[in-house]
Amino acid sequence: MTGVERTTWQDVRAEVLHRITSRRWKPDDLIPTEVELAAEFGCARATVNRALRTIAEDGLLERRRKAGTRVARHPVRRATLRIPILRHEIEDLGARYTHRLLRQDRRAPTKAVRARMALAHTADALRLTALHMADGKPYAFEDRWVNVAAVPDIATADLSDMSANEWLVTHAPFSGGDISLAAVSATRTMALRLDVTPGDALFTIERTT
Amino acid sequence: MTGVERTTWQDVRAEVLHRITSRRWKPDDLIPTEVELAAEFGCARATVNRALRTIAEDGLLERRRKAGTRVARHPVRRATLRIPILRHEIEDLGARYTHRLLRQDRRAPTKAVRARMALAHTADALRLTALHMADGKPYAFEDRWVNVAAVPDIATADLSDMSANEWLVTHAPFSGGDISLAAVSATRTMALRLDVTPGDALFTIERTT
DNA sequence: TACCGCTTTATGTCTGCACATAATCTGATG
DNA sequence: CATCAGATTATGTGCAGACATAAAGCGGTA
Repeated sequence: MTGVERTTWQDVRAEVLHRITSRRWKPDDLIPTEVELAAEFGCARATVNRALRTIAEDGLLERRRKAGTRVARHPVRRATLRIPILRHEIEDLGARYTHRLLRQDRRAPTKAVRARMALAHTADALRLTALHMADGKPYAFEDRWVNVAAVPDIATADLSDMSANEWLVTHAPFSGGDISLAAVSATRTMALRLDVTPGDALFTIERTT
Repeated sequence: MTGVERTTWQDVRAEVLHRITSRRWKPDDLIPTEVELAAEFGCARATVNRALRTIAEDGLLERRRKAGTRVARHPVRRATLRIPILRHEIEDLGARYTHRLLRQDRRAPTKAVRARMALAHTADALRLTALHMADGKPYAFEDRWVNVAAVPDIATADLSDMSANEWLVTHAPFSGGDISLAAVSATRTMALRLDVTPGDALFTIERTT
């Protein structure tokens, strides 16, 4: 029983992180090979591999076959942003969520939208605009173009009850995307919709999925 | 020669993703066990394990020992945000990067800052403000508090040449952090510093590291 | 019924091995 | 000197087996 306390990949990970942050291994340094580290830590190479792999995924190490593993020169800080469903975000605030569908029609998208969605210029898309409210007060305004070809079912879905976002999240295929954040001044129409003063700063999220 | 085309964990991952997005496995459904899937795909359990683990890391599956693996009910969309060093961001735009240190002194931080940094109220901190410019035009304004106790070396570093951010990224230990994004209206002083009109929308990033 | 402890089971991880793959390095050749 | 083919090597991944661990579920007891 007991136990010889084996070395876990988390142990290795911790030790390696320590050596990086303590600058025992400096940026751009080549670190020992997996085999060497495995010998040093007294564990299997697979264990070292997993440790190094997770660290590399975090961006602190750069690995290349044959070349070896080196400490990243410019540790790109990565942050994981969780994009909640608006309903949950609002309910988490303790507010009551409602949403109102302002518009739902099919039309040819603008050129900018077509470019982002990589659509043929003949294709049309479903355009939705909606207002999400917390306790009856406008919280967010949504302006969405949906590529009907990619998600045929949405044409027949009833979006007055469930928001388009939620519908898509639960019904649609999933793929990578692209996101950009920005701050803009409220235009007059936006101000009206969101019930704020024109010129107030708004936080916008632009996504392509 | 040939080869018997083995099943890779990426194959398994792709197939599982397909079953999720095609709704063959619906949200909240319990999916087969690793052993069963391994048998079905004709590969080792470890292979299935890795596939499912990566999918779970992406938030599409939820796994619990003994309980099994199920399709996430609310697939939280996660986005990885890369926070570049400002200098690189600016140079990537093809502009020339310069920065100007506006202020550098040690003083007791405000209460709000102390709270975020979990500092004793006796501790003092290094306060830096700087302006980052692209082609001579103000691009970003930085207001930074550094916990000197955590990074003693910074007190003697020359920050007029290298920005504090860059110095920290290359010299300091690394740890988890916290980030929040927001849009605000430019105040008069900020507008002056960044050379914009007061009231213009600004994008702010607040971080604790 | 309520509670507690044991069994069962699905996932988590380590090991040791093998082979695949990418990329560097070497040396031969023109 | 330039170039290219082949040897070398570090990482990437697959496999089978074993044990660890969390937690659900079962059964017995009060």
